Parts: sequence; structure tokens; C-alpha cells
Amino acid sequence: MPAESEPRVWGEGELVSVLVPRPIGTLDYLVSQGVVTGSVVEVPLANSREIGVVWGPGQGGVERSRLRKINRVLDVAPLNRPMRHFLERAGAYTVTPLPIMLRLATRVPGIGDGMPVRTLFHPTGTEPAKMTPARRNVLEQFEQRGGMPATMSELIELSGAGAGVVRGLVKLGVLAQEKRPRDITYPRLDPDRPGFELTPEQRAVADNLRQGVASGIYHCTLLKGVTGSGKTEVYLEAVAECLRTDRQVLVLLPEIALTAEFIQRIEDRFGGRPGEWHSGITGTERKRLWRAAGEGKVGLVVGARSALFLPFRNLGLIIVDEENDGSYKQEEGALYNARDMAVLRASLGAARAVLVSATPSLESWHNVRTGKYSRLNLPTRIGAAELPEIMAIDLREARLDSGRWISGALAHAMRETRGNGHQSLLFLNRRGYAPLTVCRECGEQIGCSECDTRMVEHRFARRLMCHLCGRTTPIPENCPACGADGGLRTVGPGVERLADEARELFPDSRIEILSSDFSGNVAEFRQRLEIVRRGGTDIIIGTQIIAKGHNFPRLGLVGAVDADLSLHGSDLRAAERTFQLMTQVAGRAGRADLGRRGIAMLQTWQPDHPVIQAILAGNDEEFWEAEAAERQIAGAPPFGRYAGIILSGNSVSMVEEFGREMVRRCEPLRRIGAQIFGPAPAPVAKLRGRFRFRILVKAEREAPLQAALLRWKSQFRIPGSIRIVIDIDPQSFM
DNA sequence: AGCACGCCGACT
DNA sequence: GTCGGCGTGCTC
Repeated sequence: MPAESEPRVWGEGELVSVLVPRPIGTLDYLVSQGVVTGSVVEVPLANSREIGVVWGPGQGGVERSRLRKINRVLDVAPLNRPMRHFLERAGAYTVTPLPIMLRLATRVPGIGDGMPVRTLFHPTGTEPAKMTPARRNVLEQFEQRGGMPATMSELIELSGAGAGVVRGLVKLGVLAQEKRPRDITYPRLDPDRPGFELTPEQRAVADNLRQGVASGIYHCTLLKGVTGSGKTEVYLEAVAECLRTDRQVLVLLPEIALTAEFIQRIEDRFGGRPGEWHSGITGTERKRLWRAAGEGKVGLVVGARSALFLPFRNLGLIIVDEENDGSYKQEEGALYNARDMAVLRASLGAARAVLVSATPSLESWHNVRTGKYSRLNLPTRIGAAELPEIMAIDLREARLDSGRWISGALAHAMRETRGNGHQSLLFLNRRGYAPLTVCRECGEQIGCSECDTRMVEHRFARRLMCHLCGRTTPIPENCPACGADGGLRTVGPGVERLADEARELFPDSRIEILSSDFSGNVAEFRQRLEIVRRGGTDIIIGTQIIAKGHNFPRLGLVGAVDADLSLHGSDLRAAERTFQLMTQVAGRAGRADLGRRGIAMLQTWQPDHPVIQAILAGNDEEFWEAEAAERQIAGAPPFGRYAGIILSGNSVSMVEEFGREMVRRCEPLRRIGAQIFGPAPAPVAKLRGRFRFRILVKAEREAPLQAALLRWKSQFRIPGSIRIVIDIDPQSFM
């Protein structure tokens, strides 16, 4: 890391090294106008241009005659030192080349366009030679607004004339136009508006977090609170403190669908909307927020994991809500875990990190235990709501007919809940109608042509869909393998099919399906949620998406239709995930004052399984202890570390052979005591038409894994037809 | 990553 | 004869 205390300034004719988002990394350029380290610049590169960042002094080694000049310095704030440092460190940790890290931070379309402008029109006072009705209409608008300038869209709207009329008037010199910066600022959030009424327990935790923020030094806190304990209200006090000291706050949420509800809470608390950043945010708004973050002109940003790469000027606090959520791990492109990177970013910028969850990840739990993080607890539910009564339904005794998934006991409880005027929620973590279509004649299971997966029937859309690549096909009449007519059968339940069953059982009930299939349209999803929340639905049928912090005040019963779903399989985190999911889903029930305790029912084939038992007992500490002990024996995270190396290409034999060659020459890895497994077909052996193999590297926690991986990889000349991706801390290892 | 250069197959 | 496939190499 280059030592640097003050931002270094360079003047005309001096040599700087510029990081560009291309694999070459840094290149030397001549300074044409003053720049500092971190300045965002446009440079000529081959026969095109590229946006880059001044990274340090020129490295030399290239003849001066071959050096080119920086085209221009962009009118945006330079990337500050903590930001540059963060990109370097995050890249080093995830074994991601720096140019790709830079891309994460600067890939904002139109970033170089300068301040957004808008064109305003106002009359010059001259009369048009020829007055037409349309022209008169336009000019009258100005009289009505006392000569105030107007935008084109305002004029069209108010006068009913076309844009051509306005442009014509400009041409005649009757109207003048001028460009003004469209400086829509983010509202100042007021931390001193009266907050929520906090209980003494909440107040104590909030005070602790607040003092931490005020201290101005890095620390990470795990905020563990049962569902309904008011975690959000509590950490918003830390947000308020940070805003008070004029530093910026980033709140990360795992799911876009959660942002609308969250932003409303922010508005209620601070009297203004925060900046919002996720894949659903469009061009102009992205540009505006990126710029404002760098200038320190937005106090609070709420966003998905990619918001972590906004160039904050003065970040004081990062909140990671639902920190255990698997979607914080980016699985494509740059592979990073936003939760871990958030902690890294906080530590480099003297900021606080707060990881929030009802059911923390084992990693965070372990970090508390070893003293790396501290922990604050909110064990009590607020209001009259109590933890639900949790019971298991033994599916072996339920004797369900084939094609049925709602047991008699669950149906009975649903009927009672309805009778009490409350809502039931059925949880099933499977989108679509049926996860599998098989041919009864030949046994063919319809799969995706490009991926190693089964096609999932979506009856609503009348198509089969691959949940990995998104490819869809019409539902075939005949078996695509043997051609048999009418032999295709759907197997297993998805939420759509479960809804059919519920409709049959409760024909008079209003039923709503909530799954990520609808989150493509955020507005629609939000509307559906609102209807559900207001009690416009009797039975909610949902996937994982409903386990993530939505508030359903009228919910009386939660039924986990298949509590075993993620227990099978050899995934190391399966037990942890099931525990978290079930606990959170169970926690949905009885959040508000329903006058009676909520009920959670887990349908399971293995009621004696330790995970099911731990959920029934509501004893999470016991669960973590047991899980940690098993991981320690296995040398698995967080006690050891894994890295996955995914090789992909169009030729199976070529990819596999290259993988074998890599394993054969693994001296650099052996030297740090790592174990190497594979190459084996990757968990998804074929994706978008490319065949994938995986090599698994297992190392001790303190071993210099990243450096060894780089040394190892640099031994090989990788053919252009093969792609290699290194995945540090993969989510699944098998 | 782009983009040009360059060397071999099937076409107006 | 040319158009165009994508392998190789370069970008301060």
C-alpha cells in the first residue's frame, strides 16, 4: 500500500499512474490540468477513451514520447483514500484484479457527462412577427407565472402546444433558452425529530450504539434481536447520531423488495427520503446518487450489496440488516460477500459496522466469541406479542395423499385462524408450480438445455423455466425424449401448486402468492404487500422472500410446508440455513397484538432432527454451540477457509483436462498446507451452455491463501476458451 | 475488456 | 478473387 498522508497534487507536465477498468491495470499519463490522487479522469486508450482514476505517481519505464495526456478531469469528487484503500483490500481478499474492483466503483453510465442540466425558457420581450393561437398559448403561460422561466415539459403540458412551437419561438428570438444545473438535492434528514418510543431495554442498546458512533473509531457490533424486538427502531438511533455528526450512513438490505417499506420508515423517522441504490434504480438517479455520495451531499443511502461501492466521502456507519442472508454473497462477476466487505470498509474508514439479525450467521456468532465483534441483544418482543407456540407435525403420521402437502392438522389450524379473523401464512421455498416434470413412459426429467438443472413449471405463465439462467420454454404436450403423448406428470409442490390446494380446501378464502417472481416489478410487489398487510388476504403463500423482515400485523399462523427442504443434501450450511429460515418464519406469527399467541407449525419427516428440535425448543445458543463444534471438527468455516476454483468452457474434456493439470501442479498451495480436491463437476455442472468444473482448496484459517492462489494460478497459461474464477469463502462447497 | 491485425474456409 | 471466422497481442 503506498504510504500517503495528504492527497498529492500534480500539475501540468507531471507523470501519474492511472488505474483504468481494463485488465492492464495502471498506465502512466501526462497531466494536462491539475489532478490529485483519486481524481476521476478520462484518458485516451488505444483508439478510444476510458474513465480511470489517478492512483499514484507515474511508474516510468515508458519513453516520454509514447506517453499520452489525460483528456480531462471529470467534474466529480475524487475517490478518497479510504475508498481507494477499500478497493485494493477488497480486491486482494477476494483475489479480484483491481481493474474489476474499479469497475464496481465507477461503472455508472454517464458518469462523465457532468452535472445534469435542464433547459429553461423565458420570453425576451419581442413579439413574434406572426402570432398564431399556439404561440399565444405558450406566451400566455409566462404571463400567468409572472415571467418565471419554464421547462419544455411544463410549457407543453400547460399550453397544449407542441415542442415544435416552443422551438420555433426560440428560433424567432421571442423566447430565450438557458441551461441550468439541475441540482436536485437530497433532503436533509433531521436526526432530532422525535424518534420512536423505546423501552428501557431498547434504550440501553440504542445508547450503546450511539456512543460507539460518536467515538469515531472502527468497531463492529452484532445486534441480535428476536423478530419483533424493534431492531430497526434501535439502530435508527445510531443512524441519527451519525447524521448529527455530519457523517454518512449506509444501510444494506438483502432484498430490493424490502427497500420500499424501509424507506417509508426512514421518512417517518427523519422526515425525508434517503438515497436509494439497487438494480432497479435507473440511469439519472444512479448518476445523481453516485455524485452526491462523493460530495457528501446525501446523508443516508439505503441499498443492496452494490451500494457498498459508492464513493462515500465521509462514511461513519454501515448497517447490514439481516446479516445472515445468503444473498449478500455475490455469485457472479466479482465474488464478494457484502457483509464481510462492509466490515472491511468500515474498518478502513474509521466507521462503525453494525450487523443485524434475529438469527446471526455462524461466522458472526464466532467473531463475537473470539472478541472480534461485540454483541448487543434485544431478547424481548415489544407490544403484547409473544413468541409463537411452535410445534412439529410428523409427516409420517399425517398420511397425505400424493399431490397433497397440507396436513389435516395444519388445515385445521388454518381454519381456526380464519375463524379468529387472522391470517395464515404457508411457507414453501419453491417458486413456480412444480419443481419437476417427468415422463411416465421413459422416465425423462425435463431439464434446461443450457444448464444442469430441471425446468420448473410455472403454470401461471404457462411455461417451463430454468431458475438458473431464466430460459423458458412452452409446456410440452409430448415427452421431448420419447415422444409419448400425455405421459408427462408434474412432481412435487411449488407455491403456485400449493395455492391450488389451498383454494380447494378454503374456497372462500382470499389467497395471495408472494415470491420473487413478482419482485421484477417492485411497484406491484409493494402494492401486493400493502394489501396483505391491511388484511385484504386470508392466506399468504410465500417463498423465502417473506422470511425477510416484512411486517404482517394480522398474522396468526405460520405453516412451514416442508421444513426439511434444506436439511437434505450435503451442503455444510444446510442446517444453519434451515434453522435461520424456520426461526424467522416462525417469528412472523404473532408480531402484533392479536390478543392471542401466534402458532408456528413445521411439517417434517424428521421431527427428531437436531435442527427441528432446536427450533422447537427455541434455543439458539445450543444450536450454535453444536453447529460450531461440528464445523471445528471438519475444519470448516469459520475455523478453516475454503476457496472454490471454477473452470468453465465449451468443451467438457478440455476444461476437465486443464483442471487436472492445475491440480497436478499445486506446489504453491501445498506449501501453505492446503488440501486440494477435484476437479469435479461444479455444483451447477453446466450453466448457460458452458461446462463447469470445480477445484476445492481447503486451508487453515491463518494460512496466506490468497497469495498462494495467485502464485499457483500464475504458473499456467490459460487458453482463451477456458475461464477461471476464484471464489473465496464459497457459499456451498459440495 | 475492446479493438486491430492476421491467417484460413465458403461465397457474391 | 473477397467476406468473415475468432486466435493473438497491445493499450501509457
